Amino acid sequence: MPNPPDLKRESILSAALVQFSLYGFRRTSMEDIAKETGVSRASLYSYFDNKEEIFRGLAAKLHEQSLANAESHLKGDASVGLDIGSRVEAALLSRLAPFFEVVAQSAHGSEIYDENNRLCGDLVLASSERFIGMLTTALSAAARAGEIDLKAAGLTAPATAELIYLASGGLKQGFPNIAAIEKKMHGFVSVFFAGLRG
Amino acid sequence: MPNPPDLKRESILSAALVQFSLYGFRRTSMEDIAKETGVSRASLYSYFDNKEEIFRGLAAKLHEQSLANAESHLKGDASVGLDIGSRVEAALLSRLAPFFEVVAQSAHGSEIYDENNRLCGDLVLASSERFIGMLTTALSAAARAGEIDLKAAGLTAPATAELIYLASGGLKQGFPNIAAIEKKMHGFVSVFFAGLRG
DNA sequence: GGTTGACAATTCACGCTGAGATTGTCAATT
DNA sequence: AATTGACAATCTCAGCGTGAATTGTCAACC
Repeated sequence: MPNPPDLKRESILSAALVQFSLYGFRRTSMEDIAKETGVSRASLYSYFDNKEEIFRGLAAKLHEQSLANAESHLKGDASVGLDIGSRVEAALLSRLAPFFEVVAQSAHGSEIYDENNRLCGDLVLASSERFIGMLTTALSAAARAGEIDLKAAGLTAPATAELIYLASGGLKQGFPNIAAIEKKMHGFVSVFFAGLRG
Repeated sequence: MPNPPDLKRESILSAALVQFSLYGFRRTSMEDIAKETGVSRASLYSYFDNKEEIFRGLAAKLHEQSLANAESHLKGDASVGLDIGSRVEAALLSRLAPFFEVVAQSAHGSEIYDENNRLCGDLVLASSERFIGMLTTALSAAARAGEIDLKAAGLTAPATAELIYLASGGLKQGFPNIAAIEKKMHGFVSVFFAGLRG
């Protein structure tokens, strides 16, 4: 294993992101990734078993980033005063960000989307569950603080979190641009959390 | 053209629905549809130009039915006393009904879903727009009646209608059973319309 | 008129082929 | 130890033919 291994891995993943976005998964060869990285194709195999593992590594990285961003938004790091609705809105947009940067942007969006389900179904599921878990925690805290009233709506925190997650996912129908999504997301979150205030 | 043409067309469409659900679009032959209908294959061509037109005819029929149901729910025919939220909830479920009966039920759901987009993209779009239009009308009336307050949420009736339509579409993620959807739909609509009451 | 059997044309699934690209793994190099 | 060029194995894909299934359109028949 190279030293420092993490930096090399990162540069490979960055290069892979560029190439996958340009050509999709199938039409990107290890040669392409190597060239973009600036190393020989052979040395890629010192860091990843094969192309699928590079793809999974990239997906994992993007999931980690978006989850970390979502968590910091939900916890309201260094920004007291944001209500639960605004924090959830920011977290939902963080979660959608990779989707737009990779899928909606690329000319090979649907192929990447399919490959992602095939190769990373487990990662997507785990990431979704963690995200819903974070939402659940934030909603519970807000309920405890009296910011929202879940009982009045006849809902539990996990059920509400799942509801928000699923409904917000519907807003990206038709691959519109990011600005349109942000507007819809804002409207949705505003009304939904108004409804959670009894 | 046969007489009465409508009944024959209807029986062909019913037979096609059975066969498409069982075998998908590609693996269903005109012979299969003819046998299920109880006529010869040749006579199908007296009513439809080809298999694609049968599929489109079936899609159009299902769209018409679900739109008619949705409209009667939204208008609250012969059932005074239902609030706007309950009526919208029923309308949304009407719209999802064909999806569950045809796509989620069938073993060939994803193939049918793809063919539907390929052959009936225009029908789906037109139907969606009509549905959103109906929602818009109902929301406007409710706002005029003072049942909801769109201005307080900073939204217009069309924007709110689109929001409800898109968000509710997200709830069917993962092809769950109809009961789970109904429960989620109820929670979503309850909270959302609570939020629209200022 | 509505319906049907039968016909010709078309499409489809399949196996096979070979040429070229791509992959994964070395031993050799720095 | 990290990197690389080179090698054999593998995969991809377009092309081809074949036969069976399917389609669309008749003229003939209720």
